[in-house]
Amino acid sequence: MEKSSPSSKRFLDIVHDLRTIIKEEGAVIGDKLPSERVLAERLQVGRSTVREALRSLELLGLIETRRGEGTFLADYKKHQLVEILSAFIMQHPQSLQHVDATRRIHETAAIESIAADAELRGLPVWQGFLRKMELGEPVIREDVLKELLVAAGNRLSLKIWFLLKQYSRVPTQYEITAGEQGYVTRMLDGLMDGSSVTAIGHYDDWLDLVNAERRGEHEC
Amino acid sequence: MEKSSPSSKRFLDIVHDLRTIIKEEGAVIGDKLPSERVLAERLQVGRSTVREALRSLELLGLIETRRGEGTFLADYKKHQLVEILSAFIMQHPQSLQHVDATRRIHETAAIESIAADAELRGLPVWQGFLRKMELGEPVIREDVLKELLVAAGNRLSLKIWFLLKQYSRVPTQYEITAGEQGYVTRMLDGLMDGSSVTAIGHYDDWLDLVNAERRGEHEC
DNA sequence: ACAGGGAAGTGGTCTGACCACTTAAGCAGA
DNA sequence: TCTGCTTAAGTGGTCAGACCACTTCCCTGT
Repeated sequence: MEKSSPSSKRFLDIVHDLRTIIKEEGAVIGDKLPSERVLAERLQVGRSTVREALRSLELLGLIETRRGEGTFLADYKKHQLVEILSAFIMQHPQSLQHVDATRRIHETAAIESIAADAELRGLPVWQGFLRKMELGEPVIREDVLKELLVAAGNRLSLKIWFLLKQYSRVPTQYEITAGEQGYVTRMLDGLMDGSSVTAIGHYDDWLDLVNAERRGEHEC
Repeated sequence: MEKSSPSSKRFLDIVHDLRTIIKEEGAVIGDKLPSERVLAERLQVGRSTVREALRSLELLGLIETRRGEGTFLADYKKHQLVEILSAFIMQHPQSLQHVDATRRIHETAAIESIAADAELRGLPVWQGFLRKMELGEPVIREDVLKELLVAAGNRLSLKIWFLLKQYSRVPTQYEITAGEQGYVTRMLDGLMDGSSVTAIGHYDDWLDLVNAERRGEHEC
């Protein structure tokens, strides 16, 4: 039971060893790392094992490899990028509430951004949603929100939103109910009028209503 | 220029192919994936290449491998998490501007959140900043912003902010200059008064000034 | 002095061979 | 028949060696 080699995954040890080597040598971003063959000999493992570790680090953006030249230390920041979020989400149960809150932050910012821009608030898509609802055609909550994020034009914000959406407990994948239509309509009207305060106010009311629906159905 | 094989990294293609296979087979979390040898034959590559891709996915938490048993699909959400952000940032040069914009979204949301909460806006830290500036002591821009995010209480937003801050070109790691003090002071005053509009207005002015400083120094 | 070519070094890939481990089928004994 | 053990097959883990493609740089011949 008491294995002397706790990590059954050698390549994970290599990843760790590589980080140690990087630190010991005081390698800076852009510096060249020892070649795969040298690393294999120094760490007393096969070259393929070293490569598995290096490929992992490469996918994380920690290192950069150039055929014929060597392996180089890449922008270290990319690592945190991965680690921070993946370590955070799905960890603390309380964090789900932060996920929802952060998601609303991005949605609100998108509304604000659109309302402030005459060109964006004149987009035909808003009228399209209004007409659809008037005709009684089904409109998915998420579609409206997504169009807001898309129209706002901040692609990073959009990607973060997509990410958060997956973890969110807010049931935005369903249709807009009759009871919500008033809020959504007034939100879009405010948006097209350039009144961000009005739009955001109704957006808040709408989301609160959707959240109330969720809590009402939480037993099934 | 227009190489027909843009990816000089075969193992990255494998990573993509693996995702395709996973989707095609409709594999669910916990399902067993084909063995490395089978994958190698199906994808027409060597087993070591398959392994490099699998090791990367494992480090990302996408898959889980058990010696003697096989490879299993782990929590799928973790993947996107990684991919989205790491693929995005530092890719398109235009994205830096989105990084700054997104950062401001989170800072603004924090201000709004604090101003709306009597307890938060009464925190002694705001008075502390004001006094420091009055006494002529140096105050780092980032410290003020960080306290805003911390006080707002959304830990996810805070982590995202930390992340974005590293990529941001806005020089917030420096001291608040004499010219900025007026904006910061009025921002904090507005914050403590619960007037989010006032606070955000001065925050915007402040950041615009900081950005102007950056642009002014862009040649050196 | 210059330009060309080749050697050395590097990452990229494949092959085949073991090892350690898990599982399950099959066999022997009760 | 049922139980228990042995054994074989399958899997991931690792290694060694061999090529290939590419980059760099030095050396040679003109």
